[in-house]
Amino acid sequence: MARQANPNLQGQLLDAAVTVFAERGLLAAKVSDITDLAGVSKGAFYLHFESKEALYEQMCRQFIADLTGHLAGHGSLLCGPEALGMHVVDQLATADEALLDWLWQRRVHLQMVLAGAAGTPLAHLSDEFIEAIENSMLASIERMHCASCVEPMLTSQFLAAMATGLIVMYARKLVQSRERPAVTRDVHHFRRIMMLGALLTPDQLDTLWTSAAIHAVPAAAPSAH
Amino acid sequence: MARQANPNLQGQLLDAAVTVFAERGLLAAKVSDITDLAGVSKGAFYLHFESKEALYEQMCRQFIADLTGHLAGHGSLLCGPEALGMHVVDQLATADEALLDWLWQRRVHLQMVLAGAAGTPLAHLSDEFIEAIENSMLASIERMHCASCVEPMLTSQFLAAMATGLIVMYARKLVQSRERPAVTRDVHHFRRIMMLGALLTPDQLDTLWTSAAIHAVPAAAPSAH
DNA sequence: ACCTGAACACCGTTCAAGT
DNA sequence: ACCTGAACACCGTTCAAGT
Repeated sequence: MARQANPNLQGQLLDAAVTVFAERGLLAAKVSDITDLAGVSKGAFYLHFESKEALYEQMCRQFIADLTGHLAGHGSLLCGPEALGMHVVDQLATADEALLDWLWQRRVHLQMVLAGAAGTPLAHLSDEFIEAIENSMLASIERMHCASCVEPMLTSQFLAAMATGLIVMYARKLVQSRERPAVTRDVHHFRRIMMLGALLTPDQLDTLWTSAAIHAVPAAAPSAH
Repeated sequence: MARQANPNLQGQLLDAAVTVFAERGLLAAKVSDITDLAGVSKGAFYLHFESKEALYEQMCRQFIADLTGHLAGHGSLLCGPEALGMHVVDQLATADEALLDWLWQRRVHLQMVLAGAAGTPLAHLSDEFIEAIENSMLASIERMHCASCVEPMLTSQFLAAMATGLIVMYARKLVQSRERPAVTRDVHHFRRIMMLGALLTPDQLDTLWTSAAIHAVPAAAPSAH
């Protein structure tokens, strides 16, 4: 039971907990890791928090709520007056860059929610995190569909999954890298693909790029397996 | 220590283990869950396997090796004679569909590797799984770059991350759904985006789709938060 | 009022004892 | 030769005792 609490110590425990949860996930995080880092006894933990699980849940839900708040303000389609006259694809790119910045600044919390709580009743929290992003993407893309910007054959669900998959791949890299990655170029690439695809020039489609051309090229430097 | 072993029982334990690991991840999986499911005592487990971790590692590495084998044969760019004359984007789409089918048929193992081993020395195994896909994508895209199919501004790393992100998002859905999703349509969507982008018609770019058009549309049905 | 640390329960692992 | 289950260690949680 969380009973009386020295709020100072509670703050130290919160800071210690997010670090330990990020490093190890919920199950492998030891209460003694957290209390050692905060400089108190193991028992003191239970003066401040119901349980290890309850603390993890509280911190993840707060993070997801903060994310939802960010997306409401800087969602994948901009809503403010600065967006007027801005190309929708540029709006998407701007919002993606803002989201990645936001995640970078909170990468310890990001690492915590991605490390996850597999095998516990809180396993769904990582899914909720990803769904928060996907839902924001979905809402924006549905608006674009209604405005007839988007090829009608492409479902909003698919486009939202693609954009979210890219963000999540990127988020995994943010957690691993020590210095802030240069996001701008990749966001620009995403913009180009949304507008024109990934291939060289549309007017050459269906004429050149068959496997005969591909396999005539010597194998690329085998940077992969 | 894995000592002598009734190979029959070993098979039962392997079957039980993948089920329990998929359901709970490495840390939350109890050895007694596995042995109960196989109908033996807890101690018998250690006649067959070094430890719970070692078994998890063995099964994940086998799965990743099988995946690598599949990708070598049906990698994101086809290599066989059937590929001659096939458009490269259709090759990518065909290979993606084959990969998703392969993953669907092994979705218990997929779930096991995604459930993960956070906080243990085996935490990197989920990353290795994703990297196996990313490396295969990267190799194919580099070949396409060498054949000058791809817009040169778009790096292979970015395109591989995008394709992999989509596959991983899809893999998460495979694990959750009970009946095999219809993959073909989504693969077709991916194909269209690679070739022409996601927007309605390239010749309307930079003229219509500013936020003024978007925000004039009544808010879409709020299927998201 | 707040904190400590011994004690308890749970589960991974070991091993002496069964068949 | 193979399996069992009691015993041990580790860690989440509790609580009687300190200050």
